[in-house]
Amino acid sequence: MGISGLLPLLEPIKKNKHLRDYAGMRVAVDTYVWLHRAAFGCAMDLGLGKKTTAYVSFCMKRVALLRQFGITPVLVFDGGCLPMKSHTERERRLRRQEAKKKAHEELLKGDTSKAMEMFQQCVNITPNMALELIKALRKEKIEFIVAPYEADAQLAYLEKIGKVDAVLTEDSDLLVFGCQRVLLKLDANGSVVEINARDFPHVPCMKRGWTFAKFRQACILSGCDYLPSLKGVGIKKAFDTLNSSSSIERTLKTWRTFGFSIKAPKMRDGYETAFKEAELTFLYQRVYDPDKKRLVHLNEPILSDLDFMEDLCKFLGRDLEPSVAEGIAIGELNPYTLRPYHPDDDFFYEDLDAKDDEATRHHPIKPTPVPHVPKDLSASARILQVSTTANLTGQYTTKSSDSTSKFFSQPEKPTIDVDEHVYSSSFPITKNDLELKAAEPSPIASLSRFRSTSINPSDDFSYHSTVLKSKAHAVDSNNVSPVRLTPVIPPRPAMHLLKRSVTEMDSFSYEHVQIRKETTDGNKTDRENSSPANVAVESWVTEEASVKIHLESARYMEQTNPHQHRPYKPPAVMPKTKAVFGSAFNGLSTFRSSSASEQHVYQGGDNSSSLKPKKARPAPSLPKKRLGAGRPTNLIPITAFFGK
DNA sequence: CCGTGCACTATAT
DNA sequence: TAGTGCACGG
Ligand SMILES: [Mn+2]
Repeated sequence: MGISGLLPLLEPIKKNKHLRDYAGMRVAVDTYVWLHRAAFGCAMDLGLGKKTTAYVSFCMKRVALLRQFGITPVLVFDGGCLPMKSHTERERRLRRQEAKKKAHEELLKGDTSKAMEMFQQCVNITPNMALELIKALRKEKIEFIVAPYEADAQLAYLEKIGKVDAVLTEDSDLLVFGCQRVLLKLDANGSVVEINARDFPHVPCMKRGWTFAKFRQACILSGCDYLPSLKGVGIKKAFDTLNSSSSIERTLKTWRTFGFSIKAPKMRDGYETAFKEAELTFLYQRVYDPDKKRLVHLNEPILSDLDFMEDLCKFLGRDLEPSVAEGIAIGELNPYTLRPYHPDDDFFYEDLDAKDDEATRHHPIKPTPVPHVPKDLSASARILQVSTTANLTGQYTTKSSDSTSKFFSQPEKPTIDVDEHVYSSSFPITKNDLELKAAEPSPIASLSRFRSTSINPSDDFSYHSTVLKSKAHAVDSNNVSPVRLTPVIPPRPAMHLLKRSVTEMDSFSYEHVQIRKETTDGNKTDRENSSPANVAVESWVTEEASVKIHLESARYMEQTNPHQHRPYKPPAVMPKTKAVFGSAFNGLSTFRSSSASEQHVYQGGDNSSSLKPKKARPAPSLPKKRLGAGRPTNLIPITAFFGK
């Protein structure tokens, strides 16, 4: 949406420019715009689920265009969606699904061009598509950042802290987020339109006494993504209103109180509150700071606003533990799942809202292609993951290069024990092949959708991340309920230590978490993590089975920031299920002391950011003494071992 | 006349 | 996302 009518309003200050005018500058790019356009070219393939990366080349052409004129591009990707926008997201999703249906109908009729048109209308940019582009960017050593939430705020922040000189987008919202130089309407020749916020005073309707806050309020009043406008209020009335108003609060109060006697827009219930929230969202949405390597607010909250900011995660995005935030930013973690990217994730988040939607809940739509399942199942052991509630009935299909088979999952009792899972008839995995490795509260459980998702109704956590070891790898395609099997650990040659699952459900925090990563070729890396937010110990993952991770110790947070931390409660014991825990997994179900022989000396951090210029980061120190005897009493030794 | 609100369109090769 | 054109109401 953006702010409709804002760009025409700013017409007087728009300047026609060319990319060469920005030679030597760094420009942040709202990459979604490019991806969306690029996807048009291969909409058919995307809609049919064929593998294409045609959209990557369009984007890379644009990258080349910027570089041709001496510009250093920094591509910024959208991250997870803010819960408050999920309504909008769902509407779009439903539209796309309708368009897709029509497209298939047209295809059956034989009207290819009509089908194309419909496919174009349902193009959706998935995190994995973004990842394809990211891979290309890495090869070309182009800088990029994946925003934790909206790219808009991230773009504005990069300009604010001086990482870039201008922002390239098609979205008028960028101005409301406080961008100074916004570049719009780039064409293939390099022509652009610049709108510079310092020219605002030259806009007729912002002549006298306008502050940026006033501008932002006018935009919100006219209707924005976070708050639809009052009936009859558009861009003109919004700006007129602020021109003759001492403060928006007063004006709104007047409208509400005397609305019946004077001609004024009819106020909706809760409009004032919603207005304030919209304001706070434009001001303080969470973004990633590439230097601090953690989430920060777009602007430093002023004291009077802090009062309003409790419990505003819906609008600002919830805080993420630094290493998760970093993982997202550098393209290692999917911003929706907070886990390493995996092809299945696209279906996963497509299904997120379907879960809330009665209509789709009972009419599962999708035949989901499932990744390769090797013929010889014993050949490749994979870790599987189960999320479950009641009623598991569904069909999933697996495809391998030479055969296609269908599998049926069996109805599940509302209350079940994990090791009673049976994955069906012809499916070659029996319950004996599944070994429960660990279960943890879902990182997305706190987004409310999965709150009720649990194996036992009495459990107050979800088994989204219940980890099973199996000899194959499968996905519950309909995923209407519940059981969903996705690989936790996609094998990749690169070694990364990734952390995920920071949930609001965690009742504890750590100040220091020391981790050692050890690979088969004998490399060891230690890293100390000072995490201000919640940390779930059992949530460390590694991408390679051959990498051992030792969580050396952790110290509970002592000082408590009411906005970020909650008072310490002892960590919950692992879920009580009848499941069998793997022997290699002892460290997860209960904390136990690490022995001296398991301690290693720090050899260097492995932090890297795609964003340059890099700042040399002081190597984190791991004082050995802290690990040995005489450690502080609040230091809890932990050993966790992942791997085969 | 002006402004709003809606339906409809384009975005790539 | 944006732009267009058109009907409506003040
Ligand atoms: Mn926007």
